[in-house]
Amino acid sequence: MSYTYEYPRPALTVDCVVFGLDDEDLKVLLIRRGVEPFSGRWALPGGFVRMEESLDDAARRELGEEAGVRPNHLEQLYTFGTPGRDPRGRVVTVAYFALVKLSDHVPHAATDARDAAWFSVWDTPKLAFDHADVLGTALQRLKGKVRYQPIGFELLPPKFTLTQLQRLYEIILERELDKRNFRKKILAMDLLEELDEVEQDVSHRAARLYRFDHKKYKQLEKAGFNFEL
Amino acid sequence: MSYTYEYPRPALTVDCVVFGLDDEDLKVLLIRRGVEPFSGRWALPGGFVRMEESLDDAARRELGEEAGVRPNHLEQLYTFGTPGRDPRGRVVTVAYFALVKLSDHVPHAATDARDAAWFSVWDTPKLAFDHADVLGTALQRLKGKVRYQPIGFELLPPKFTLTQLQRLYEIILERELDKRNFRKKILAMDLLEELDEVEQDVSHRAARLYRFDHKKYKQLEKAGFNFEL
DNA sequence: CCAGCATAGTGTCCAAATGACACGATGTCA
DNA sequence: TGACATCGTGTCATTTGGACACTATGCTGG
Repeated sequence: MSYTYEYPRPALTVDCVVFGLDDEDLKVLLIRRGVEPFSGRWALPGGFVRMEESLDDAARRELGEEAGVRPNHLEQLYTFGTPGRDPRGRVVTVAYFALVKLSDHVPHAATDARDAAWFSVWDTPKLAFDHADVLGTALQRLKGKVRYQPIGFELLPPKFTLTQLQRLYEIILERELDKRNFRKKILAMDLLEELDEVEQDVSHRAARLYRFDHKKYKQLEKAGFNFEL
Repeated sequence: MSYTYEYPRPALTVDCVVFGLDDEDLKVLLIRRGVEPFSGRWALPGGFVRMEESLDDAARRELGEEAGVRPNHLEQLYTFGTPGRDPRGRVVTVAYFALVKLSDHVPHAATDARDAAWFSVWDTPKLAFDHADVLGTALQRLKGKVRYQPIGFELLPPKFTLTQLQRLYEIILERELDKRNFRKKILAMDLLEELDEVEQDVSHRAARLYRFDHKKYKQLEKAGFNFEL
């Protein structure tokens, strides 16, 4: 089977930058390539867009197929199309940016015999194609966005402590925050539901657990409320 | 001549949302289509990406060819790829977002016999394809971005009055601003060069002219300064 | 030439938000 | 039961944001 067109067309792919959060740092999901070009190199999960699927669908499909991941949050990042970015010829890629709860993907068993692994975003191996640029762009976006939209919660388990939440922001923003001021501000938004539970299995005083109230956020958002850390 | 591939490929286009600023409102540049589909309808300027050019280059080329426009500011906006958005088949478009000084394009003579015209963004004719969505997305982006990056100046002539600048923000943000507070804030940034000139040909007291200091901004930006209105 | 006009340009005050800062409380473990 | 690790909490000083009104200037028309 082959397809013929009157004018040449670039190939179209999607690539996904999937972030997850560890106790200590921000991770990105990479796949080891099994074929040329860049065989053996680590790369972002991704693949060709099919004719009948939307770009978002393509990103979700590839994430499922290549890495067994279903992101909570998925958004389009940027489209990379410099000629020469793929040695096989003109390939334009629509990059996506996804957040997952790492706890949901701990086993991260390589789904179809492919190597998939989480790497610290500050210390990745050399990446295939222009994926280092893509990752850089995604990091910038995450840093910029996390302060104005409550997407950070997509990286935490449903129930979390305020200390965990603060650590999240410290890791992403790469600076320390004051504990009291942080709590004051985040609690003042009235978007966290205080639970009657505390964390388990810690060898010191256990912290209270909270849950992010998505419903309340949606309401407040409509009413003109702006999340801002 | 024809081109054959093993798998089907979407066609790839760029479309540009070009904004210009009038005394009274924000304008967008539209082109009247001369061919099917949507012949006779107004649409965003755009066209097919060539194999040897980058996406940015394609956007600039199309703007020059179709509308005789050279934007000061051009940035990628979003990629639209829902199947069915173009009746001819699968067409994915990388949308761009551009700002021009309307004064540079007053004659806006349709370049190659095509109709090109500026419309108020609040009152456009019915657009071809999903271009209304694209325009909406661009407007959102402009509104969001103008407060955090000094891109508004790209819409004004090189020398402008503070009142003009304030009007710009009022028009884009769709709300009134306090004159004294606005001036206090914008002057405090120390990014405007006060000129020894006043506006001409007004039938009342003439306002002082200012110029935006791009160099100083770049320096301050490196030093961690954040523009914020 | 002067009266009327349209817009320019300017400062204060109050309220709210920000940011620096330290210690007692609680639960675990040895 | 004492040492430890982390939890959880409030004040104050400073900065920032937003409301608010009048005089100055230059042109115009009678």
